[in-house]
Amino acid sequence: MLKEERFDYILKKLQTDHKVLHTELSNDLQVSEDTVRRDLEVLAQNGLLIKVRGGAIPHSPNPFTFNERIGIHEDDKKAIATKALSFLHDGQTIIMDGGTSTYALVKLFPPSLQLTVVTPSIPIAMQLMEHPGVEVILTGGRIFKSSQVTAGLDTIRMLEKLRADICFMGVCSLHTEVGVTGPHMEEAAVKNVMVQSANKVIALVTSEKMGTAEPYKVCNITAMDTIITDEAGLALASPYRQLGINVI
Amino acid sequence: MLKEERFDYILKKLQTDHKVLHTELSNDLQVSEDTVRRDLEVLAQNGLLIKVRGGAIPHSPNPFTFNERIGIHEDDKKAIATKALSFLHDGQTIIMDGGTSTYALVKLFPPSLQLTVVTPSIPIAMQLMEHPGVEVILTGGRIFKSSQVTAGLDTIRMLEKLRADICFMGVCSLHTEVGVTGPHMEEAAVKNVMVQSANKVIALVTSEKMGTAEPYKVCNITAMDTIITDEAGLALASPYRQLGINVI
DNA sequence: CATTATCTTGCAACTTTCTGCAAAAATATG
DNA sequence: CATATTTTTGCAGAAAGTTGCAAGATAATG
Repeated sequence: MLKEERFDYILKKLQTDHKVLHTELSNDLQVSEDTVRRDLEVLAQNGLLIKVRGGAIPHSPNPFTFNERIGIHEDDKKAIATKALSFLHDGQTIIMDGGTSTYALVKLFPPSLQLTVVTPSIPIAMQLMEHPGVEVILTGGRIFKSSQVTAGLDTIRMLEKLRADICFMGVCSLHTEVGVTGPHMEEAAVKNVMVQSANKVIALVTSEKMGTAEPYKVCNITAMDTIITDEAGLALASPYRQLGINVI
Repeated sequence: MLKEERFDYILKKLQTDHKVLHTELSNDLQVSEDTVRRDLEVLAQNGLLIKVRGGAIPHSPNPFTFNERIGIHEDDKKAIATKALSFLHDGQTIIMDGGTSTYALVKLFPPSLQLTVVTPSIPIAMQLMEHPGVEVILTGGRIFKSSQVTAGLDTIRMLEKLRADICFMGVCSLHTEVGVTGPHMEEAAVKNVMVQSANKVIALVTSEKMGTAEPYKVCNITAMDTIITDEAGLALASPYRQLGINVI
């Protein structure tokens, strides 16, 4: 049996059962559980399902009703978010980009913090609605369901009129020469305006995204003032430091 | 049974029952109460619910406002929403005002419906993000935490540029002479623009709000084309019918 | 203030996952 | 066609995660 046939079977079963178990698949496909595990690993990496202990569940469109965000790189992101906290002070106006790193950051906001936060991200807006000291401004526009942010002309227009102290940017891909890039044209355009509307740009990026690139350009790497990452070791960080960027 | 299935069950039960108990869940899921407790711990940490002694309650950022109002008069609102459904057809552009009545309506959208929905309401936007056929456009602006809508100049600007087929309006107070009124100036201003930007205005209003008034005026009563209510009896409805408004 | 129910903590049994490795199968090369 | 190389697969032991239990701490209730 070809590996692709197994993939096919797994995805079909997932669609009908809404879950798959290692034990079941091992039996159905007549391969060891290790092979099943490796298959699920591949499928998960291609975003076709979510691996969980004991098997896998479908990729869900809604992170609030489902739990796919639970546990994924959580420690890395929390470490990054903790470092980012020190840049925040009462009275600032902050642009908070969408993404899981920035989401982790707003979850750590101390209750006493007094800020104005402008964001295109619906999860971030929801999170901050509970925060008594934060004024939340949501940029308008069409909602991109996959990333749960607004984007498009209306979003850009609102950001253009803004003057923020800091922009915290959740970065998809970072490369010394190509700069900051993302997978979607419209979201990249929005990020570009964010960069221009803030006095200071801080990128939040997990180390595995450094040195990679995607189709749509956001801005040059020199537009970043600070890069916060989980692994600020010399090898990864020095190319950016040579460009005058603060890497922590 | 996968842990994630338990999470799913707990969240679903929470949505229908508005509470969950350790003892019940332990029985339903066939695991110890300790495991239930640990599950609730995880869900609480991810902001999906609030742990309380003996179980958990839904996560409500604004317990005294929007979320509290969900559930009261639920049957009435569902009846109103069902009537409203017949006005919807594929391809329309709809303005969906904030409020629990309109929220009840979008929850009833059949999966096959193809619409563009413009809304200032974050709960409505979240609900519609899960709907595959609906394009969601969120109006930008400052978030009013009590009602979970955006309002202000940015919101008005986005709505002004719009031409919608129908505006579904969740009405706070309705009076034959005073017209449509609301408790907040900015939200009233937004509603006013919504009325102007739609070809047809349909008010969703529970009967106890008819004949009442609040400080800020939205528009004249004659701006309404149709009023949908749970109690369309002669006594309540006839004053409006005499003004040429369709009451159902 | 005593009683009862609930919560926390540490622990041991158990299950699942990770890691390195070697055999088998598939593919490439001369 | 024989041989070398890569890929795939299964296995075993170590590591990590999950679960239920029990004892002590804490909170609610009359």
